[in-house]
Amino acid sequence: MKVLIVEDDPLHRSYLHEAVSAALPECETVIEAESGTMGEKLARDHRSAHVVMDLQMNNRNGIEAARTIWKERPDTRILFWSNYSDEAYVRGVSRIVPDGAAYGYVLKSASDERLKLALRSIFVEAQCVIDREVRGMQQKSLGQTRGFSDSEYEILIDIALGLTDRAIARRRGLSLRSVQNRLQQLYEKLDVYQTASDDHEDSRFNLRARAVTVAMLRKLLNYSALERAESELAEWLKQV
Amino acid sequence: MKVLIVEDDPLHRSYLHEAVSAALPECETVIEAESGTMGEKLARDHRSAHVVMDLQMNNRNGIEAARTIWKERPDTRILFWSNYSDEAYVRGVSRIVPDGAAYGYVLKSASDERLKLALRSIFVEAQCVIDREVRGMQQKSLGQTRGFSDSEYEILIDIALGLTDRAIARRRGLSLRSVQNRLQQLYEKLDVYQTASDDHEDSRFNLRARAVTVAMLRKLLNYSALERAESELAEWLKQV
DNA sequence: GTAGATGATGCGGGAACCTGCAAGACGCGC
DNA sequence: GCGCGTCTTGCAGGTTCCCGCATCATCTAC
Repeated sequence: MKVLIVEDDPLHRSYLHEAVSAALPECETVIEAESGTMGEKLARDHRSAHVVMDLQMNNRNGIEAARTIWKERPDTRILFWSNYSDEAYVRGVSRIVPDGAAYGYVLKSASDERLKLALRSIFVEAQCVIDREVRGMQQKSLGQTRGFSDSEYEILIDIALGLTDRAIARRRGLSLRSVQNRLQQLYEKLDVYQTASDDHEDSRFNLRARAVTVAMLRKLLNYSALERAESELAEWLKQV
Repeated sequence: MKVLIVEDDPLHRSYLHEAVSAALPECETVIEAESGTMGEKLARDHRSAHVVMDLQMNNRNGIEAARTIWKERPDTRILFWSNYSDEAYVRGVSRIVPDGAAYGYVLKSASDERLKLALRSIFVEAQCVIDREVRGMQQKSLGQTRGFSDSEYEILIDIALGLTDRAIARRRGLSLRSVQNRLQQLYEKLDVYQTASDDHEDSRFNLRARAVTVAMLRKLLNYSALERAESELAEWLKQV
């Protein structure tokens, strides 16, 4: 077995290296990449079937790297190892995992044992292993009660990018009023009205900008999600 | 000498511990805190004069922790050790450092030597040590050519928080038109107009929201800056 | 002192945003 | 079919935002 490690922090990289060696005696070679782009290249060159991937990296985001790797070989097994369980990351990962692929999501705060167990489960048994905390996030996100539907998330991203109502309408193939409807839903769910209609009605928020910030603070959005959305937007702008 | 380490990642914490022991033989005790709040408490209890502080932490941000530590004892020497040289962090740090205090800012990507040298310079010689890259950021920020003045930064934060023009005017003691003037300056500097007035004038951006996102992508703003701004806002809202 | 630069303020208008009301469209269960 | 809920769309209105034009105060340089 050959394992590819993609992680830009040298400390964490060597820690992972040791963990992999310890957990997988059948693994002969461990390759290391220190950025997302490097990871893609090495995965291609070595036809890696087993990857451990950091999510937050400077050069190229782990989600991006995973996406191109999976596009080339969808049966690659990838273990995501991340500091955070932000909804933005969790959602980003589950958007790109191919049908039937084995993958895992383990937090860096997890114990040695948990990490090693996850390594064996995914790489040897081809089982999916999702950290409990992350799992909870998924439930909340996919469940309809307090979570966000895809359409709501979509429009959240659109206003975060700074698009006009009209631009959103064209991009998503909706009428202007529908866009505004979804915005109202979003405002409702994000609870942006709280301090808005106070005693005197002047201490008000700009709902659109406020929604983005609240989403940020609640970790529905984060930097890397913005980055991805921005590049998708640029692509779309080119087409039109 | 006694050194307090505030860092939430166990790997980095133990690495720091070793580096401190190696660089400072005169240091008898090393204390570790795994969160900002914990760091504040330990600094208070032990009257720490020498602190190594991570900036990005889950529980309580390094800047917040440093602020309360410096408020209680302004002659504390703090070495910030961070992954990033985001303008948001650099600006955040230089806003809170007391007059004449010795502090340092070293990136985690720096070499062992650099870190140890910085430790000696700050804790023994009471010199300020700022990483070159960070320094460059400071220059760009304080210099007026491409950088942002304080007033522009202020208004950037205000719209990021989602305040109305009117609310900003009251908060900053300005007229409505002045606020809008500054907004125009900001839009100019952030170059938000680029794709705005394209061929047909409908593929447009909402300048206000777009400005925030562009600032995010350029790392003028980041999560922790938002967090701080949000709590300051909450305080201000209580007063009024 | 005069001229020029910078910044704060007021006014007005056009565009974008937010929302209440109401009419269709679609699917689902009975 | 019929009723119900959800989603979409249009219209109208009030509010907020964006900005050009103009005035005034302050400060600097010559």
